[in-house]
Amino acid sequence: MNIKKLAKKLNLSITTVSRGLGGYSDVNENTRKKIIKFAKKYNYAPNPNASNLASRKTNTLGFVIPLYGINSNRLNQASFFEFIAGMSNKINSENIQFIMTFANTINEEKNAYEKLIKINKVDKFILHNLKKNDSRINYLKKNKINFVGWGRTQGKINFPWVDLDNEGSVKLIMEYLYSKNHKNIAFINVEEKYNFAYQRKQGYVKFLKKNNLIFKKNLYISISNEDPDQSALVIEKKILNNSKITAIICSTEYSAAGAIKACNKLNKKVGIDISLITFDGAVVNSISSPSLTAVTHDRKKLGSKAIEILTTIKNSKSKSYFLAKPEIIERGSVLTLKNNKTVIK
Amino acid sequence: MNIKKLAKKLNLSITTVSRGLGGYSDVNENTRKKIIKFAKKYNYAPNPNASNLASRKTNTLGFVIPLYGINSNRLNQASFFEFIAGMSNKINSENIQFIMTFANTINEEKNAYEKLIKINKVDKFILHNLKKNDSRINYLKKNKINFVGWGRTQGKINFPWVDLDNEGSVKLIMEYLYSKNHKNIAFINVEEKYNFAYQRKQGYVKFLKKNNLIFKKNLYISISNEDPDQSALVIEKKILNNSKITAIICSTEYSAAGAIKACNKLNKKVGIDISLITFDGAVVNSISSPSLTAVTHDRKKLGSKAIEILTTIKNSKSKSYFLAKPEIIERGSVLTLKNNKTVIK
DNA sequence: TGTTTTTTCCAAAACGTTTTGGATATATAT
DNA sequence: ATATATATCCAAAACGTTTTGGAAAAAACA
Repeated sequence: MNIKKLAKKLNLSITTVSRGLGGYSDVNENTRKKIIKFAKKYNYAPNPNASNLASRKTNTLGFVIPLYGINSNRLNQASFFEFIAGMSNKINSENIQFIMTFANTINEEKNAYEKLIKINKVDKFILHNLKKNDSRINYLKKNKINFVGWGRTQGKINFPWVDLDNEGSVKLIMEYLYSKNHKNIAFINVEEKYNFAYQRKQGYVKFLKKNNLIFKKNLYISISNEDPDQSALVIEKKILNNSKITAIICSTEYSAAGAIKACNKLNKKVGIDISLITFDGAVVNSISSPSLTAVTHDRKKLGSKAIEILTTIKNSKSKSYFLAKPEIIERGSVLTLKNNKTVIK
Repeated sequence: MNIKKLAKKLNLSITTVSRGLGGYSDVNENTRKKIIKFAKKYNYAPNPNASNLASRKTNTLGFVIPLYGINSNRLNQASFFEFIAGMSNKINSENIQFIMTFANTINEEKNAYEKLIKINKVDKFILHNLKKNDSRINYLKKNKINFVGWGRTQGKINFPWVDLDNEGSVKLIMEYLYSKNHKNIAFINVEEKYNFAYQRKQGYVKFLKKNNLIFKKNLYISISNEDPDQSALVIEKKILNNSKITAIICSTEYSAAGAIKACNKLNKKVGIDISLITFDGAVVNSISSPSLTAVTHDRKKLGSKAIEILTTIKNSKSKSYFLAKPEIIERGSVLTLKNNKTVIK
């Protein structure tokens, strides 16, 4: 089935069918309805090659996946996979072509974008690994290439994006822990040069401020090393030596693994002597006991929303965004304390 | 730059340039060389949309990713990711279009193939999750659709494939463990309906036979559940209760995770009280302590080889295949035993 | 009423290739 | 020398769309 045959069946010209399907205003609403009805009936979908050729567009989405720095760890690969799985359905149904590239260094990453644009292969991007101030934003805008960020830059955000609710997550965790009567809560974050880490710290700080609590320096650490053993060492020395601390928030799975290790070493039972809550945690959970209470986001939805936004900004230049809703999955690693002296207003 | 401009620069017709680049015999060898030289010089690559349109091919690769059964576990996602990463470069350089679909049930999987073929979207596939006897093989052959299997069927293999060396891996592991003086080695496999699991069992059985050792039923179990907790339970009851066992081979990361959990519960130290060697394990490994000794294959290479084969069978109908080489990565989970009574011939 | 605007449709050109069916020149066979 | 085969090239058609630039009919306006 092609547009010619469909037009014949409808007793209309090829032009009208094309424009009807394209949503142009120069075709009568009833005609359009009939066209759509017939298209469905005869299972017609425009041939993407012909369509792209004629419209001088590539209609190809580029996705450059960073495999350096914080994304070099295999733990992160599953989260990319989830995101891609989320995108896929929409990509297919929208007839979008898809190109993936992998970058092992920041330079490779930069080159990948430039090349794909230069040879006119790609006319839309999903951006990942956003820096606080990301040069790609202006570069793509200048080249008039649509994009959606998976993540945000810092400050005023004037581009479409989807993101985890990093700030909200920590707020949610803090409320949750306070509701369980924890007061001295340590937060093990990663370097704040990653915007998501910065946002998570904001959630922590703002929660304290809002509730007239003070930010204690010795309760917050930022770990740059992805090795659980190294993390364990730091956590042992800087956190677990403080007997006042009753709960720990881990920003990544490997720091959670490190925390478990450190607890084991000091013979502190997770979920009894010390409470632990982690971001994500699907992998740690497979080997840890008790299973860890965790805050998670629906990453598949994040992916599908990204494509949804990407296809709608084609028409309206709206500043769309989507903030995923954090959810706490209760498992066995957070204890409810009994004696409650501090009351949160 | 397009073919018209290039032809003008070469003082040749569009036809000749196209056929020259296409490798047809009706263009003089010197002319062809010149064409290729100019194409490179002017950075010419055929517009894939125009090319596909004219040649009535979609040139699109379908990859249906199963997310049910053994593939539903998050631990497996990283291995898909690696494979895809391996494919990507070649896919891009060969100007192949790429469609991914995800299937949550075996029915969804079947439908995905049929639909992609029916609507003429895809003209080549990478097949995964091969059964001992896989109906997709004949279906695709009948529809004259090129494909390469990631995995094999059982028995005579008359289609192109890439695969892990499952049998060889277990042989390698057994030799390794015996060289460390382990004699009572348990093997935790998955259901043999998956051909890779069957092959792994073959490796185990053949090694024993070759060395005149007997296959002990209580040393071999096959776990159907992908949940580490369930695995842990089975391993605790059926393996760890047997004090003769000094080493465990895990066919998957989640059974390795289960084994770790079970060991923790019984207070057996991995790498000291019990040795553990797993397939892959990179994900679990990044958070486990001690790190797990593992047998691995280069999955990126597997992916790139798959595409390489797929593009060469286009021309020659050769029965190509690629068997990845297994490698043992020594980490901290296998102990060398001292007293050695049995000698392997 | 006649004129202008709006609505609704369409023919034809264009997109950049591949492929078909020769044409021409050269080499080979008779 | 003539007929046939081979090597090398090319013009034109085709692929299935989108878009341009109207045309015709209907509606609105004067």
